Amino acid sequence: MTGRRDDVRRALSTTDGFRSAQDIYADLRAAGSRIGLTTVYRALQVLSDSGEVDVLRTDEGEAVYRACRTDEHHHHLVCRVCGRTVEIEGPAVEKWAEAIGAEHGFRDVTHTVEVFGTCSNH
Amino acid sequence: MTGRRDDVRRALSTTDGFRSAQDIYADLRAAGSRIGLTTVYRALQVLSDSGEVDVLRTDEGEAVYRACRTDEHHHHLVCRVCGRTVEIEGPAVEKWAEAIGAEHGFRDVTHTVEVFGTCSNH
DNA sequence: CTATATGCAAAAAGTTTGCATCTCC
DNA sequence: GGAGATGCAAACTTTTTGCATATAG
Repeated sequence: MTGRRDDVRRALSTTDGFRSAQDIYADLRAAGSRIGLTTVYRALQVLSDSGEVDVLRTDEGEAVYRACRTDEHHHHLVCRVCGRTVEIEGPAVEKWAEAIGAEHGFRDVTHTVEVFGTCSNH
Repeated sequence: MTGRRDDVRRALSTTDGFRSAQDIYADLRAAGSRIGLTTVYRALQVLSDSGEVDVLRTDEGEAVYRACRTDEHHHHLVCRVCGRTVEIEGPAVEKWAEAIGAEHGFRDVTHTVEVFGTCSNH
């Protein structure tokens, strides 16, 4: 029965970009699944808690999810047209954030970085 | 009557951190204003369109606003305890984002960067 | 049989819209 | 009087919760 979790995981894996819970729900239903929207949300919550998927917020406030290839801390370069995503690393940014924080007397510094652009297919 | 817009601007200016529309509404009402929540939202929309205030989303999906001192592109270092905010610049990050985008064939690259930490008062 | 997972419907929370009223010119 | 601003209530969207049912072990 926990196959539902796998359904969600699979739906996420089949695409390259970030998808919203509603997108995933629509896809699964379109594919014939009888899954409920609630279950999609619950699965996404579990998956993101366990670090299996990454979550971020669109400017419209919608949460979007993506299956990540690595557990490491990393950032994303997202195509604003098709949602295609490239996982990127930026040692320079990590250091910069740390330094900026320290400079202003902040401790336990964390950061969020997202890069958007229009990819070569558009 | 457009004094309402100024009320909102003023409510934003009196604090150092990011505030939500609901916070601002509560503050103004507490201060005796008869302003409506709708008007707060409308004022914030106008102010952010004109670039007078900065908007970002919390992890919970709530929009938070802040009066910025400069029109220039910049980022924020936010205290996760008290909300105190420092405007920061990072030429290194700007260049890095551009370079990363170009490297993967992305055009019109933009980015969002937010740094969080615990400030020296905590 | 018992604990967990699921789905539906309803509830929350944040934001936007419809619309009648009010204000300034 | 007319254009734009305002406030209330209702609509909308996304996400969460309550609850009864179904499933696995």
